[in-house]
Amino acid sequence: MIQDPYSLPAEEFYERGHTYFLPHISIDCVIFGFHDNQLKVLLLEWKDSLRWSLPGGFILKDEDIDQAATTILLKRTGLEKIHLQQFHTFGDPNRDRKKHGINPPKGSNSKGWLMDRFVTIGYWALVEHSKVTPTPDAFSRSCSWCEVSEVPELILDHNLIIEKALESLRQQLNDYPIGFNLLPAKFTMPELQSLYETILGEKLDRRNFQKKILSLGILTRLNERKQGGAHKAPYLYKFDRKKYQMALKRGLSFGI
Amino acid sequence: MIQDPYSLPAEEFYERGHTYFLPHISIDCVIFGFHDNQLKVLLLEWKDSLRWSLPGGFILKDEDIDQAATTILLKRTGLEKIHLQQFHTFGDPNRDRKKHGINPPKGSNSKGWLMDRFVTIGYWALVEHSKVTPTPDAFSRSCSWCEVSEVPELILDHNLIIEKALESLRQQLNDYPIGFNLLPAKFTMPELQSLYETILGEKLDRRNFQKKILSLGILTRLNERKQGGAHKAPYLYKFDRKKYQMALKRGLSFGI
DNA sequence: GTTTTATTGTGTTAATCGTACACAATGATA
DNA sequence: TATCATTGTGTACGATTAACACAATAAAAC
Repeated sequence: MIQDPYSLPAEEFYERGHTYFLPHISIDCVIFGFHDNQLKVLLLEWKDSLRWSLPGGFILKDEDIDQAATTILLKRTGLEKIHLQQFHTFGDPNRDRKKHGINPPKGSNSKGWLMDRFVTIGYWALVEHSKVTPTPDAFSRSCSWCEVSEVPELILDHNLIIEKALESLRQQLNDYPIGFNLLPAKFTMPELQSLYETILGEKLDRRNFQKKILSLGILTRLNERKQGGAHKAPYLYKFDRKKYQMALKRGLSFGI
Repeated sequence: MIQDPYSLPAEEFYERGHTYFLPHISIDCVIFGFHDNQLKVLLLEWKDSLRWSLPGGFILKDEDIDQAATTILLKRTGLEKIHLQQFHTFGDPNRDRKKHGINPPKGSNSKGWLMDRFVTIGYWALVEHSKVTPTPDAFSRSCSWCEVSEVPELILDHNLIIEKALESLRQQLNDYPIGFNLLPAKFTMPELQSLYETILGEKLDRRNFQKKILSLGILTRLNERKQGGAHKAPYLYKFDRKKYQMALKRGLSFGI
C-alpha cells in the first residue's frame, strides 16, 4: 500500500482505487478565480479530449472529508491555504457514469469501482488567480480557467454543481467579507468593487460601495497608488486580518 | 429481495442491510417541532436504554438522497409532506461506532457493515408538532420530543449535528418565511412571534414584529379570534401560499 | 507643453427602514 | 363592577441606504 494513490498511473488508479477510497463517495470542487474582471472556474479536459469536468477526487478510508478536499485543491492549484467551503451534497441516483454513456479507459474492466453510482460532496474554493498553477490529473490532458458564463457542457451533473456553488458563493459574499480571498494582497477599491459586481451580477454605486466597505474597518489604506493604468492612480488597500478579528468580536454587519 | 429493508427485524437488518444500501453513507435528520413555546427535536432512545441518537437511515442503492431522507421522516413522524432541508455533510473519520465503543447487538458479527466508518448527510425538517406520531425504529425503544436546550449526550457527533442544524435554521429563518411550517394552519400573531423569539433566541418588539410580518403580504387575517386564553382574544391568521408565490415574484425582502 | 479625457477621492441630501415608545380596547378574573 | 394582563394600532425619532455633484489627477492626445 502506497501513501498517495493519486500518484498512480491512470490505469492502476482505475483498477485499484477501491482499495484506498470509500466506495460510492466522491468530492467535487468548484475553484473560483478572478481575472480580467471575470469570474472563472478551473476545469479539466479529459484525455479523450471530448469531455470536461470539475476537479474532483475521493476520500481515503480513514481521511476527513475536508482534508480530502484540501488535497484535491493542492493537487490542482499548487496552493495550500485556501478558503474552502462545503456547500451541498449531490445524491441523484443517476450520478453514474454508466448511465451517462461514459466508458472506462480502454482495456479496463467495465465494472470498475469508478463506474458505480457516486454521491458527491460539493466544495467551492476561492483562490488568487495569479498564484495558481493549473495542473491536470491522471485522467486529464489539461487544466484551465474558464469564464463562469462560458462553461461548456460538463459530465454528469457538474453544470448543476457550478450553479449551486455560485448561488452559495453569492449568499456568502453578502454575509461575510470573503471577496478578499480572490484578490492579491494589495488591491484597489475599483478592483474590489468590480469583483463584487461580477459575482453579484449587478452594478453598484462607487461612492456608497467605498463607504460601506471602509465602514467595516477591516481594510488598511497603503501609502501607495496603483500606477500604470490610464487616468488617476487609485490607492492600494490591504485586508487587515487583525482588524477583521476585532471587528468580528464587536459584531460585523455586512451586506452589500 | 424485499422492498423495504426498514421493515426487517433488527438482527436481520444488521446482518443483511449492506445488500440494500450504499455502504459508508448515512442520513441523519434533525426534526424540529414547536410546542408550549419551546423548540423541540425528535430523539430515539436505544433498546439498551443507555444511548440516544437522532433519527437516521441509509440510502438504497438506486435511491435519491432527498427521497431517502423523506422516507426516514415518514417512518418517524407519519407525515408525508414535510419542509426538508439538507444542510451539511459530516465526514470526520471518527464517525465510527467501533471508535466510540458502541457494540453491535449481542450475537451479531462484530464486523457488520453498521460498524464501519460513516459519512452522514444532515437534513433538518420542520413539522407541525401536533400532527406527528413519534415512532421508534427497529433499534429503539422509544421516540420522543426533547427541548433543544435539554438534549442529552447523543452517540457519535449527533450533538454537533443538532448545533449545525440550528445554526442553519436560524440563518434560513432570517432569509425566508419558513416558520409557518412549525405552526398549525391557523395561528395567532403572538404565537408566531414566540416561535421567532425562541428560535432566534432574542426578544422582539411586538408592534414592529407584526408590522414587518404583515408587510410581507403573505398572511390572511381570518374573521376569527383565538378564544380560551386569559385576556383579550387575538386574531387568527393563515399563511397564504398564493400570496406567497406572488410576493416571491416581486422579490420578498425578509429579515426579522 | 497644453489640452482633453476618463477615472478617482470625497461629501451632502433625500428617502427608506428600523427602533423606541403610548394608549385605547378587550376578555377573563377577582 | 373593577382589575389586570394582553391585544390592536399609530407616531416620532434615529440610523441606514440610496441618489447624486464636483474637484483632483494621471495618462493620452494634440
